[in-house]
Amino acid sequence: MAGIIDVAREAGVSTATVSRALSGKDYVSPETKELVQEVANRLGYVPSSSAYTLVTGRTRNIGVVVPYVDRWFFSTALETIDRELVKAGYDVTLYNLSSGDAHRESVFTNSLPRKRFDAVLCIAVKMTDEEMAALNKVNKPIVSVGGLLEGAHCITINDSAAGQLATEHLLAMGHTQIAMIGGGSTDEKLFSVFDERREGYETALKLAAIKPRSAWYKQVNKYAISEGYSAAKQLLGDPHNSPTAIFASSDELAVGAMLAAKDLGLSVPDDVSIVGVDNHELADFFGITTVDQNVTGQAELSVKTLLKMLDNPTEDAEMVVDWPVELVVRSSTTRVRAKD
Amino acid sequence: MAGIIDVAREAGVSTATVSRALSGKDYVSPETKELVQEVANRLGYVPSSSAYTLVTGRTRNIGVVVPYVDRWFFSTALETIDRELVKAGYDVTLYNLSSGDAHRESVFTNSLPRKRFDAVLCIAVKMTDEEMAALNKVNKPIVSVGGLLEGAHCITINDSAAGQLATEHLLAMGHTQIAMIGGGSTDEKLFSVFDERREGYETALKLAAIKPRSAWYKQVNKYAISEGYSAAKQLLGDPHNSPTAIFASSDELAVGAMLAAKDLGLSVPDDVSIVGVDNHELADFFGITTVDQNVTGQAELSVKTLLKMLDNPTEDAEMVVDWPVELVVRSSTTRVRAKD
DNA sequence: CTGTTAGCGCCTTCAG
DNA sequence: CTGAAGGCGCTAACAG
Repeated sequence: MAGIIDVAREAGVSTATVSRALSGKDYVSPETKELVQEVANRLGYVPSSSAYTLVTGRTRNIGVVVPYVDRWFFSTALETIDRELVKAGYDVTLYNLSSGDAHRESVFTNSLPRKRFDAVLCIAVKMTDEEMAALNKVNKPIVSVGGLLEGAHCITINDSAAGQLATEHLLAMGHTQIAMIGGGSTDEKLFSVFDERREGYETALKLAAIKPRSAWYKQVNKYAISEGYSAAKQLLGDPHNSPTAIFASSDELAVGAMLAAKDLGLSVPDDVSIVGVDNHELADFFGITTVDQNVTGQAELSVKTLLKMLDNPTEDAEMVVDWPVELVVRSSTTRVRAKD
Repeated sequence: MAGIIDVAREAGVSTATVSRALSGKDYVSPETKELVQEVANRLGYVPSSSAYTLVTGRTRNIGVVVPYVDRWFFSTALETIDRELVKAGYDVTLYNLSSGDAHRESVFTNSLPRKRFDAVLCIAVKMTDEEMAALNKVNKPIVSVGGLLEGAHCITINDSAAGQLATEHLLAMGHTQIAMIGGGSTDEKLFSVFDERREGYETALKLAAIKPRSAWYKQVNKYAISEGYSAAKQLLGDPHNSPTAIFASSDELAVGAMLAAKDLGLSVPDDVSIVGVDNHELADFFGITTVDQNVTGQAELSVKTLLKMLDNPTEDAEMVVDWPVELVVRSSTTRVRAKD
């Protein structure tokens, strides 16, 4: 556990010189610089981050807040966020809100304000006003990806537009009997992307002069294949009113829908067209047409934004980035077949 | 940003008293204690963790090292590890090794030793001897889950036994023509669980006096449905030597195999039995017989172990926990059908 | 270009 | 039961 004093003594210089030589922030003669580096290296000197933080106020640490880590959107985003931040020399402290309300509160009142980080990055966490206030009190940059957060820089897709795009694709293929699989917004931790995607779906229908049928909206509890499967079975098994197309508000739901169709002996896309949202790995495998939201790209941008704010604390424009979505057409959608 | 001095002044006591009143570690009269707490509360005082760390040496922070976060095993483990650690009052700093070798090295030489954590928890990371040495030098507790790490407390399943169990189930159902889908250990970051599961598979076959055929071992690059799919197609499409059962070394591979069988018009389990490993959510949905490794349970135990070491730094028994696996029989396996 | 000095905010003996 | 004082390891002026 060699400290800066050991290095200084061993190199025959002062601690200040060691500090300068190692940080490179000030002029030191090339020879002493090299000498100091050699000695520090030999002694295995690693500066104490707490001492550094105490005196500079900087932590080289970013707090990342997530509602869950074991779900697709979050683990995907976290993967690239952590990687990019590590590349930039920052550590990442992970605050997982899934431990329940009591601990959630303690995260906001204790852990977060402990001056343990230089900035906060939220992955689709919906926060109460008090929580935002607690965060703002520490006066550090806040960036949100996957959801709008008042007072923060945000990167997010327009979920309504995504829903509309998916539905319009189906309409353009001649479909008029289009069902949707989405969900209710029961989870308070999350943004109501389900609702917004549904809004887009209904907008598209209305623009095509089609009245949305409430029976064709199937509500599920989570983004899981199993949920999509049972919802689609309901929809497609109906003897009188089965749709010719399904808009699933996530690719995992779409996969479930596709499996349900197959199990019913229906062919995708000939008997039923299916479109999802996300561009999940599975959508590629199953050939599902989807609305790509490029989570990795969003995550990268969120880190870039954060780093820029850290370098330029002055300009704090209230920036909201509307990340573009893109339709990826694969083999799960086709023109509606001619009537029998 | 109220500091301890503000609280002291406002309460009319010394900073030492504030410290004692708030930490509860020393005797303070009930009245002053209450007064101090009230004042601290009112002023929104939160102790600076860097100052605390500097003087005590404790960080209340655990370093968690992972090779990836967006893969099933890791995100599942991380989910519960983070949750449990947060519950216990610790922060979690995430070190993702997927950023490439250069950054990997910097993690071990810079980030980790910075006295930034009280202990390290590794999720199935395979480390070089130098890396372990670097970690051990800081002399903090190290726990590993999902892999054996010399010098660390480990929680892991016996992968060989898991492979053997799966294969024996198939053998007990009368199968003799059993193929396996696994992989090569190309990924240096990971433990070679593939190899060990294969070992168990071959052991089981040998015990049943069956000679493993090399053509029946299909190698894949990763635990993905798509990989399992193409491997199984190869196996089952063979006109001369198709197996009656497949042991897939992960549930995701098993799902792929099941879909491949269906696409070939084969019925599972009547034409081919399939067994996986993990007890992944999808295995339940697809009715796949599997070897449950209970990742959540392993993760919980790893945290419990870590916390115990933190409380009792003295007893450092070299403990390796062999986490038990369990066969979960579902509908993807059955007795081999009578010969035509 | 380099050394000296004064804290960063807190905990912890040591006296009272 | 409480206050005063020292120091954790480092950086940032300020002199030289």
